[in-house]
Amino acid sequence: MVDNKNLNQSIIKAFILLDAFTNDKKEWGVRELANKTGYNKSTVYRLLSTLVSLNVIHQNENEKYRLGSKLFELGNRVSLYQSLITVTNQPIKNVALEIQETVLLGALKEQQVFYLNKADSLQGLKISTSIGSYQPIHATASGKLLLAFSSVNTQENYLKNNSLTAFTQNTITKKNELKSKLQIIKNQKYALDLEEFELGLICIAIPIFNKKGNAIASISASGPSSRFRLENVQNYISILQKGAHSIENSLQDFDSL
Amino acid sequence: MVDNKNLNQSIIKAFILLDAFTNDKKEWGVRELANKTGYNKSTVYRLLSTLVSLNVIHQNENEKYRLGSKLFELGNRVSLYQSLITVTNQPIKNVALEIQETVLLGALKEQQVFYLNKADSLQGLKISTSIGSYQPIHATASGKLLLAFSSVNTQENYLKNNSLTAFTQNTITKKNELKSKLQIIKNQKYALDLEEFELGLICIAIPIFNKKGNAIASISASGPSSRFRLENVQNYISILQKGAHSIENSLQDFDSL
DNA sequence: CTAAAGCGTTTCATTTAATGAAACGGTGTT
DNA sequence: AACACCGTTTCATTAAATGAAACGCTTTAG
Repeated sequence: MVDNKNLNQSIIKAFILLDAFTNDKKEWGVRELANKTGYNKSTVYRLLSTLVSLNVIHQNENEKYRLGSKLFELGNRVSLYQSLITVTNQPIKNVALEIQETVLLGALKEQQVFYLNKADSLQGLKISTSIGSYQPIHATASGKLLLAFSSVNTQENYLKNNSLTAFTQNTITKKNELKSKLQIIKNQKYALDLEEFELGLICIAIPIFNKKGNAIASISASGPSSRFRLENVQNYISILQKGAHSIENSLQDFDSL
Repeated sequence: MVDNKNLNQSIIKAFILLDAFTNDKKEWGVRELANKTGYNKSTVYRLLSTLVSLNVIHQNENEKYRLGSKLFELGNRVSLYQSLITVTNQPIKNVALEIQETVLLGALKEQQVFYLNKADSLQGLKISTSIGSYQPIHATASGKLLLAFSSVNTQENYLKNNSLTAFTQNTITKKNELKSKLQIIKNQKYALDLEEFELGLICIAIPIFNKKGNAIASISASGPSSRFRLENVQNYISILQKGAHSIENSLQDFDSL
């Protein structure tokens, strides 16, 4: 790895700017972005102008900036996920229809859960987790599940290098508690998130195995606690499992992500 | 628009590098990329290192570089297209199954055709046009179709500012010829590309209308001329039209793209 | 109707960072 | 054992990014 001092500062700044454009805040002005990032407004303006000239960012009629088609184009070229997305589109959609909640496909990536694909429920109340986003391992069903099915090395490495931040009063914050929870999850072959990341949000995750028997991804259903009944867990799981098997049958040679 | 001299050169170089990662060439080495772009290999190395540190590019075990998850993440945040893609996934897939050729969803963007979504045929011989890519208006079925259904202003603006480059011996290169062709296309409500962009490649496109009656997108089928029979045009069109109607029914309030 | 405050944009002297040639250390090949 | 090729690092030179202030414009306030 190259020394930190040798990294190109303009590029880093450009991507920090791009990261400010989220689903919750899609549009930014120059001064606004300068305040948010701490960069000089001239710098922000020039960086944005450059990105506009490359179609990485578009400028609205109201002068506000938003993400542009070049990112869409490049995002669609990221080959690692293409086949996995194609293969999972239909199965997770079917699960979402049957389960009537948002369905997400997750994978471990850099000590976090990375969401690869999503099928929205048709319900009015939807969760906002978006494709391509990350969430903490210890506070999510997908995260705990995937960690539970990881190697002992991966687990210990994770526990050593991460502090378990509390997001709600239900978040697991003690490493010993998480460790024994992982054992339970592996035995019961599913994981729950009972408002551990966000109050009012419940989630169930089960593993997707490749032919070598490794859990390479998770399929999960998320919905508001108001709709969730603990006695229906087995029902949710059996629907998710239909989806998981359908995906597993289509999978060819994914070892990991 | 900002003066060209004020654009950030590092960012431009970074995106020129990223653009080298195509579906046909997904992996690059440092020297290889340096040769391709004309940049010094030290520069390429440092740019790549920066992009790796940002997860914009990943490095394989064999030291080769490829596009990374940050682009996937950002690409999925480009909001302009999200709902249109969700709405069209299933219809174009159905069309692809029935028509047995690659189906593309196109829209006009900056005097070019921009492909928003794609459903592959199951045939061995597939076309390589990818989501997010651009093609010239005058040499494609989708381009000619969308231009034909554009306003007179848009048409004349296009004809004024673009020269009609020949890609094959069949490409329309005379502006008067294109102009009269547009009239025909608008009347018959479909457009053909008979090896006008790439030899051996045939394409049929029909419009998708919004509720205001504007053609906001095209749906097209592309395949090798060896499989294509002119007498089947009406059959292709009726299958495409089923897909178009299905999309039109799902569309809510897209005026343009 | 004018003043003030907001915005994106441009300017220009100053500073900081990107640059390229060459060397380095590793791997695989002849 | 010699060579060729790779990604990587070094360091003096050069070129480009930077920030404060001013600009022109639009929107809001008095």
